[in-house]
Amino acid sequence: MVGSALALISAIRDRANRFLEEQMARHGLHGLVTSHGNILYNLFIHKEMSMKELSRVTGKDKSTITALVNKLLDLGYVTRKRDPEDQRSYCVSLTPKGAAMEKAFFQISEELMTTLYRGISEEEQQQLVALLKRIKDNF
Amino acid sequence: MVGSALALISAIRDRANRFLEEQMARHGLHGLVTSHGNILYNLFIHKEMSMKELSRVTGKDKSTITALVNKLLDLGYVTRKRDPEDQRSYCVSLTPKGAAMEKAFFQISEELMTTLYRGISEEEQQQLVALLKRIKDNF
DNA sequence: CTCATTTGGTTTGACATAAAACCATTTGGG
DNA sequence: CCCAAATGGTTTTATGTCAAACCAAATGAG
Repeated sequence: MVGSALALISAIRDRANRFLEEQMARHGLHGLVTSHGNILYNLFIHKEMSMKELSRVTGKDKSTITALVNKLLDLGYVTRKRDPEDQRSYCVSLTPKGAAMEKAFFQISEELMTTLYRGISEEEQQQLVALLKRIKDNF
Repeated sequence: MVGSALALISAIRDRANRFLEEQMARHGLHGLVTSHGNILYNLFIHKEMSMKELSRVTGKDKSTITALVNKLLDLGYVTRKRDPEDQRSYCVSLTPKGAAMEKAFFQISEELMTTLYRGISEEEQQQLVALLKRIKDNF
């Protein structure tokens, strides 16, 4: 139904997501999906974020972020405390257990990039990213 | 967390899916998502298919196909009958109501392609597809 | 011909996802 | 200062998704 580019894009995303889930399981992060990984990844970078900020950077609905963060809380990867300046808001941050995953995460990311770009030259990679950017901006 | 290519791929797919859902709603196909559209699209082409075949061509789990086809049944877009040669199996096909959507579907597909490829030359389109194919094969 | 195994599809349970409604808190116009 | 409107986050509901278990039918080895 859609152009072959979009079918390929869908297939790549599905396969990459499955790859990431398998890698996370292999590194001991059972039961996590890429959306959890996305949250953890952003917390590695920003240290602490509000639910609203997590919603914004991940592109997920705030109710979805509630469910995802609750699961990461249950599993002990994150903690949250009220923002002293705004009692409506939380600061979500990593626990020591969550922080300990950073190394594994960047290793997984590296493995993903290696797999993704196998046999693709640096120039072709840049071409691809440039084309995808332009396409993204078309919507 | 992931290479920018994969982040772009995820974003494009999300936006394209939303675009498709909005276009389907605009053409009177309320409540359908791209997975439904994928099934209908394949039925436009193949006229009738088994659940197993629909699972194979869409890449969705057979239990998911059961749920999606049931909804299309409820909405009156498809019908199904037992395969006389294999009582376990169904033939799923379009109703007149479903068949009437073909024109709208190809129009939507056209609009998607026009939007997707706006400002992208024919050569660049071919480059993109070739690169995406190679990447898909890496997983 | 018998029957263990496989197959096509459904059901069950779990989970991610989003939309809408809700609650408590914050904001800022009057 | 008051309070209507907006905001941050949760809850509820619905749905797509998958894995595992299940059932009925088909298959093919013995």
